[in-house]
Amino acid sequence: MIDPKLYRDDPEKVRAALKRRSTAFDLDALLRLDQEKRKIGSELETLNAERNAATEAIAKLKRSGGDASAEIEKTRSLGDRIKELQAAFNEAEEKLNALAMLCPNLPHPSVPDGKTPADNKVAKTWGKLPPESQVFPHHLEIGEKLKLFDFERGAKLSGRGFPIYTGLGARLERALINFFLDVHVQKFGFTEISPPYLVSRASMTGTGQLPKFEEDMYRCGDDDLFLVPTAEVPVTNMHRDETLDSASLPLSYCAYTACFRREAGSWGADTRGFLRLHQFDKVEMVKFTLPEVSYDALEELREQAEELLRMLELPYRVLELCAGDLGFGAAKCYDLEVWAPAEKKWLEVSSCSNFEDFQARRANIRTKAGGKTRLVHTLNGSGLATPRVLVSFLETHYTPRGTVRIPPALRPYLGGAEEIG
RNA sequence: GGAAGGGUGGCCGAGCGGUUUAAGGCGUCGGUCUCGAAAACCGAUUUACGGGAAACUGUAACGUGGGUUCAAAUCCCACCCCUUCCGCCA
Repeated sequence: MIDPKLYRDDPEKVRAALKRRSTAFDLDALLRLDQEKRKIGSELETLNAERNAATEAIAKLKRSGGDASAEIEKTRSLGDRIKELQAAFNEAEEKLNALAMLCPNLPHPSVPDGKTPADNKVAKTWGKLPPESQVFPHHLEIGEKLKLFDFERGAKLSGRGFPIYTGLGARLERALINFFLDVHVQKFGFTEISPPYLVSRASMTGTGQLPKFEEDMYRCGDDDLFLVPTAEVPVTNMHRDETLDSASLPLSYCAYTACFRREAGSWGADTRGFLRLHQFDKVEMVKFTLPEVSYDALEELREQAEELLRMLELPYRVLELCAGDLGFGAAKCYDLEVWAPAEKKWLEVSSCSNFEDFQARRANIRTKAGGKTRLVHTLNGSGLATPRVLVSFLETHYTPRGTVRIPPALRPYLGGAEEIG
């Protein structure tokens, strides 16, 4: 949710910022609803003050043993009017809130203009891409040869998009997860979290998945709980409705969870293999910072995600997302894309975003310093998602001998093996 | 899932229809005292929204939502959460 003061004080500035995004939002409707709520609110406030005064007068009379029945009679109708007005106010507030919840965050001024993914700016490329002419085996081919995963049986269990990892595939995937977590904890000082996989509607609303993206989420209807689409949701919401000690900031958490996404509407895109799944594994980094340092934290977060790819010796590039391609709640976002040499494609393996106070306002996460209470800034970034890392990893490190080379950093997680297969 | 008890300020805890934003205590901050500190004493100590240059002031908030009432932390209903006991269970 964006700060109501922003659109009250300078609606044109907000309008211009929203226009940079590719999704349309009816700001005028929001302004109307805001005015309506405030109008009813001030009326209600006046009536409440009136009633409080009348009630106090009655109390005084009664205490001194007087007869207050005339005053009580006079005040009786006031209660009904307040009740009506309160109902109108609640309705107006609900309407306003419902719309405000659908308003995306405003892009940071440093975010480049642009409408589509093609307009994203390549900020950096690391590693040497293999020559165009070199032929690489496809990860599905490697998987089949080494019996690393089983899509058909996965589909038998749950449908398309639910792969089974088998044997060395399962081991390699687990090695990646442990490697990611250990680097975050031991090298970068993150606090590891193992959160619930099912979260409440309130949690999903706090980080911005709801109400707008409900159709993308798996929901357990009997309990109104949602399967987490990313560890961002439980980890950020850990501090929902809390005031964090400013001395404790920044808080840096990392968490492994499976992630569940219905991917509604993306039928037909990347339906084969590992590129788009309903369930996948990811280690997520989440930071809570003071507002004035959140952009430094974003650079740090991106750098920490990049380090994992460098340690895995996988060529990657960093995209600075244009305003039109920004996620709903992000003020600024970097995508990390790893090179898949068989597909000759860049694959997104991480998204590092600064939400500024967008999530903190929804989730009511504040900090207090010098007697002043403010909203914190929240950030998160994948570090990293395994399926696509695995694709690049297998293709990049496949050897002519039919094995997969293991870079030194990952060897401790595979019993010291220099290669598998 | 069943039974009982309970959810009040940073924390403990009183209040159980009107003078209550809420006694008392702890903690924290400021002051007095002191060479300094402790102790003691004095004062301050929630948030959101609105008005005001400011002092200040209005409204709302005692788990959440409804209801009763001139008036609700206090009474009634529903839901959520916690504790204990029982049942079930990896």
